[in-house]
Amino acid sequence: MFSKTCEYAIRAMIFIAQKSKDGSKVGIKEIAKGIDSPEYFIAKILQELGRKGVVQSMKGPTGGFYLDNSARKTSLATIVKAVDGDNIFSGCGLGLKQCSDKHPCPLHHEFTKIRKDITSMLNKTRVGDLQEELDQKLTFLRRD
Amino acid sequence: MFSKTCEYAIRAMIFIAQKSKDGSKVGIKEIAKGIDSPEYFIAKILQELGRKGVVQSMKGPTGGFYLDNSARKTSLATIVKAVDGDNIFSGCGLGLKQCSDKHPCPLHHEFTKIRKDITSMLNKTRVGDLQEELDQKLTFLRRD
DNA sequence: AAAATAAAAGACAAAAATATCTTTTATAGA
DNA sequence: TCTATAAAAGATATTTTTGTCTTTTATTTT
Repeated sequence: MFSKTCEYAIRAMIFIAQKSKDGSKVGIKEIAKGIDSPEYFIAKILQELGRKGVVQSMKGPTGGFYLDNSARKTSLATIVKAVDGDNIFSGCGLGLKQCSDKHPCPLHHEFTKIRKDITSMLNKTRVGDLQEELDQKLTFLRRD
Repeated sequence: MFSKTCEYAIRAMIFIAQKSKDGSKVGIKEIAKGIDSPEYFIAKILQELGRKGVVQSMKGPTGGFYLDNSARKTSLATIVKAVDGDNIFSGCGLGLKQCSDKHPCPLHHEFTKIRKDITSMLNKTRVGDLQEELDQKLTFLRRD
């Protein structure tokens, strides 16, 4: 469904939301451990998300990653688009370049419904909400 | 959603269903052209599907690929499983190894519904049905 | 039986995704 | 102002996916 990069990105965003909710910042090592991802790899991903303004960061001592109030309202759709592009939102399920309502691939109609559900789910799910459920231990980002 | 390999596989299966409905067989070159895929690549994929009994083939002159009556009833789920495995049916949306109803990832509940829809769609959609729509020019496998 | 045909099998190549390491830049605190 | 810290940037490495080519095997036709 999502690329590995995108999976890490979403997990990291939720983790950062949790760790920075009191105004503090969280370092890349703690993030990598917290979401069980390769350290250097998630660093690259967050760098890119930082450039796009999806996550905030500060260099230097006491620096790290955090989410401001606006970033907490980021939808999953925004993250997915930033990382994987919008193939999942609009690409053809069978990989055809030419596929549309007017010129549908054999799976077009079946996919339209599913894609609509996915899009709506990603649009309405926000990082802050997922973080709250995580806080309440209703959901988990790792084994322990 | 699917790997490129899987997209080609589904497209090829529908194409073969169409071209072999009168009992004839279709060669790999015609398939590759018909679904706009790399010839040697789709050959490999069909080889594998052949081994698994999803598609039928014959070597030698007048040989080629075809679908018997039972193969026409193959669901997309069968093809997807044969090619991509069952990650799409059961894997965690965020890539966690440990993710279940009891120990859900932050997206688990949202994904459960979507995955259910995808699974049911893939299970009930059969190659033969898609081929009929293609025959009626209600859907297309290529531009022209 | 020999020749021609077409898929199967095996080896190889290129591209993309994933992962790692090193150097540079910004910031805080001594 | 100097040092330590942590992210940014850039370069490199590995793995997986995708794509290609060559040789072998099975089958039909002559």
